[in-house]
Amino acid sequence: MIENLPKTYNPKDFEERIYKFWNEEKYFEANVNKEKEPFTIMMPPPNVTGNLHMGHALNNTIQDILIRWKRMEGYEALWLPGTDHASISTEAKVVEKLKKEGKSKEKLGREKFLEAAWDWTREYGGNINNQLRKLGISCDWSKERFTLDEGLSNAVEEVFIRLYEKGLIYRGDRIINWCPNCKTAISDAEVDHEDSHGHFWHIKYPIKNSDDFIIIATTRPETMLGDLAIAVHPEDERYTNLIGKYAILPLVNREIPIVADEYVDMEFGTGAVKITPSHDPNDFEVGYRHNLGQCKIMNDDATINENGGKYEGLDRYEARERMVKDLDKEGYLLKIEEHENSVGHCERCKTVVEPIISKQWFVKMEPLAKPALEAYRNGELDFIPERFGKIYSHWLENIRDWCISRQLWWGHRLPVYYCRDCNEIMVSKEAPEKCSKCNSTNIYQDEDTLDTWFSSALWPFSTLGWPENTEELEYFYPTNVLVTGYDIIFFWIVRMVFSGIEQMGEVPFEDVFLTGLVRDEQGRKMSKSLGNGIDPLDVIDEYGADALRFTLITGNSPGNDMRFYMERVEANRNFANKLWNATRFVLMNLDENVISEKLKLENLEEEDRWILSRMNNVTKEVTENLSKYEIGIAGQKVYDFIWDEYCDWYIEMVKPRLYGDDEESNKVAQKVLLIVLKDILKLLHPFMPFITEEIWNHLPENNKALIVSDWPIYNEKYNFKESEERIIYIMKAIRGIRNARAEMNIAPSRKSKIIFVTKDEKVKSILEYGERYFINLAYAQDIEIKQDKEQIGDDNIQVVVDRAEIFLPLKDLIDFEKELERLEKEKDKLEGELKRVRGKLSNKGFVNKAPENIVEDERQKEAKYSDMMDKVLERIKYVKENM
RNA sequence: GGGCGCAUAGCUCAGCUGGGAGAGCACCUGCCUUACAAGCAGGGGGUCAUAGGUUCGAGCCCUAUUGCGCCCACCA
Repeated sequence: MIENLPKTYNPKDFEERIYKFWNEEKYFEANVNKEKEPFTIMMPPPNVTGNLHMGHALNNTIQDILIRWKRMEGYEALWLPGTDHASISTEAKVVEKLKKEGKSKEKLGREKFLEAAWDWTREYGGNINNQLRKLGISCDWSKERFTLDEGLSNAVEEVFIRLYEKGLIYRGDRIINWCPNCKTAISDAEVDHEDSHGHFWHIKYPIKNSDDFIIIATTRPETMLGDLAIAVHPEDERYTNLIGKYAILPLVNREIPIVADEYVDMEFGTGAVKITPSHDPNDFEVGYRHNLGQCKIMNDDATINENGGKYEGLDRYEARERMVKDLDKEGYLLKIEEHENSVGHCERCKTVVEPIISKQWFVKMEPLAKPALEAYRNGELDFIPERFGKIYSHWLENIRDWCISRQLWWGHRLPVYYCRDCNEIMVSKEAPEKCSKCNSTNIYQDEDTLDTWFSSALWPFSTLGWPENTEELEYFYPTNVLVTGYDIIFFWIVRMVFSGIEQMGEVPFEDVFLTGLVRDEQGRKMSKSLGNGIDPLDVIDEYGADALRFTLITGNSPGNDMRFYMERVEANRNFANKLWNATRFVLMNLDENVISEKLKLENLEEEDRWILSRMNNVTKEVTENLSKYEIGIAGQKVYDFIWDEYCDWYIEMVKPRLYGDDEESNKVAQKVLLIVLKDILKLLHPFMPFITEEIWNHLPENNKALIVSDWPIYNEKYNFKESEERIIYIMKAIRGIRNARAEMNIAPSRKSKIIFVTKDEKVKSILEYGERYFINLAYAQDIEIKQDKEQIGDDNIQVVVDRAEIFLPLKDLIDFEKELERLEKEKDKLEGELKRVRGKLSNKGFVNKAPENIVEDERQKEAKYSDMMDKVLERIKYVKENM
């Protein structure tokens, strides 16, 4: 007897130790190995100064399941971790910290500021990786990368230069989204639009040299300071006579032309639009077409600048208020309407962004988007679930150029240099000594840094050593699957795809698996400001990482949001405890000498064949589910198999053999218990790595760690269909007996004889074989099988099963009222089934058109149910007569 | 304005290619049976949102409707 597991499952006793063991043995490491096929996942790098939240826990669990499974299947499985410098977010945190110390970014200067940022990164960096370790994730820490480390920075510069030289990166004055709080440009993807109640101000612009006027309607009256024209639709008859004339801009008294442009919607507002080229993307286009020039009226902090005349210095909203008042006073304001419109907010700080003209760097998207779109359309790239492919392609079809320069310091500085003398632009990794055009040495570098997503876009190949043509890159790229939240399709996935295709000539991953959001019990997004976030570390601390992992991946499907319930964690902890105790049972009944013996198939008993057959089929199904990314279904199947079939049935069935005198039978049972347990541990390992490894290490003769053991494979040899049928029949009979006894309130201690009546030879043989099960699992003293029920007395409890009747002679305990109640219920059930089956069979369409095997099944059911019905009715009649 | 998702037991959700409605939790009954009370055995509970349609057959496919949620979009 071997037994050295503690009585209760306590994850704290071993999770840390197991993780250390894996790590020290270098099981997580993957290296170029030509004998094996690679399987690669690049971990979405969390923000370097971030903390682990449920979203990380979810998608890292999924990645870990896939990587562990593939590793066991024999792939060279690389899961590469790392962190992202998160420029805008980290910079904001550092600025805030400095502010508390009474310092400011500007006063400190670039160099000192970056020192502070690195200090901050070193202090909090790493945090999240230690937290991830607690989850048990098996990524290759030796290959960890940081988006700002040397290699990746080199890749960033390389890509920038290549794109620039190809003409795909350009510098220009465009309308960008300006965040007045972060004081930087941000990309379209970084703007959140929210509907808000606003106003629609109708303002009268007088026509020059005339008493006439034209009315415009605007939602942002303060921008009229920058108006350079009024546009009307060329076919709008109301205004044709005004085209070419000039209007006088109220408050400012600037003369502005009235132009015709098809952009204007005649139906909307007054049909006349004020054109502010420097503060609206559409107006910018109109201005360009009509050569209007520019008039920028705001500073970086969204106060009005010197072009705003007397409003200079006012905040944009103060200016708005003042101007509306002034317009009203001077009789220009005609009416104010309520108006719903959507307003852009900075994704990070929630400040209302200001569309504003600015000189920035852009990536020209159209040539890059095309192949990215093509890759999806021709199936090189798949989304799970599929529907996200549509979102992906829709975005690419309507893509606009990507603003990549940021007025921040924390990040990759643009490899761009300017000549002060001739304004020549030079793009190179090293600072040029002199201007390539005029030979001047008066050269300076661009102050801006790149959008964080510019570097993360390169993640799948920059992490493998690109632009060097490394062995790793050759072997591990392209990767197999990307696992991340659906909320970063635009930020990241799209950009990785086109970067991969452009630089590597291949899509960076075959599949994109998108997870939903983890919400709280009330379905709210977990967030810091709401304070409703559940810390994964707290959950691990209380219930263990395995329970948390299992909770996150079961009971939901890919791409759908899920609610997080502690009750479910507890349930899964209980499941772990169940497995733990099942192992204890196996070990305490295991003799040393059984371990080395080979399993002889000819010595197997019915339940052995049944459980081996089931194990075999579950293996097949789980593997299939995993290969289709049906991770939750796979997990559920392993759970059900362990709890329902292995624990509740097999272990119970086998007990008499373990305690009995038949030594050979005992040994076989021990052996099968162990074999199935081992396979169970393997199948469950990707889902619950800690407990399975811990148990595995307590099993005898396991010289290889579970994490690197072989994934079980389906084997036709272990398919025992007939045994499965026989055992299932016995289970049904046992359930019938238990049910009847429970409903009749018969105490478990009260055993009885069980009499089966059947004329079916096959059933008879099953029942004879099943005697010990009935004794052990159905409270039988002994069993008897008869052909004819006339031979037995009448005062029995009767149970009807397929092709047999079961009688429990418990004369003194029979309560006819209750018996009748139970029988009536049985009758109702059968009636329902019969009605359904007969309905189908009497339908000519069904009989003629449905597949033959389906029809045959229904026929057999009809025979079975009507036979059972006869017996129940007979019994009801008898009970009624004897009440 | 366009697109997408969801609606199944009291709650939270599974349900793969259309062929007898499932799980966990909660609830009720009986059990401390020497692996496990973090457990065992049994039970109640669903017109699968509504209305049509396709089909021999629909929770699943099609159309429309209602409710909730999300994403995208330059109508000033």
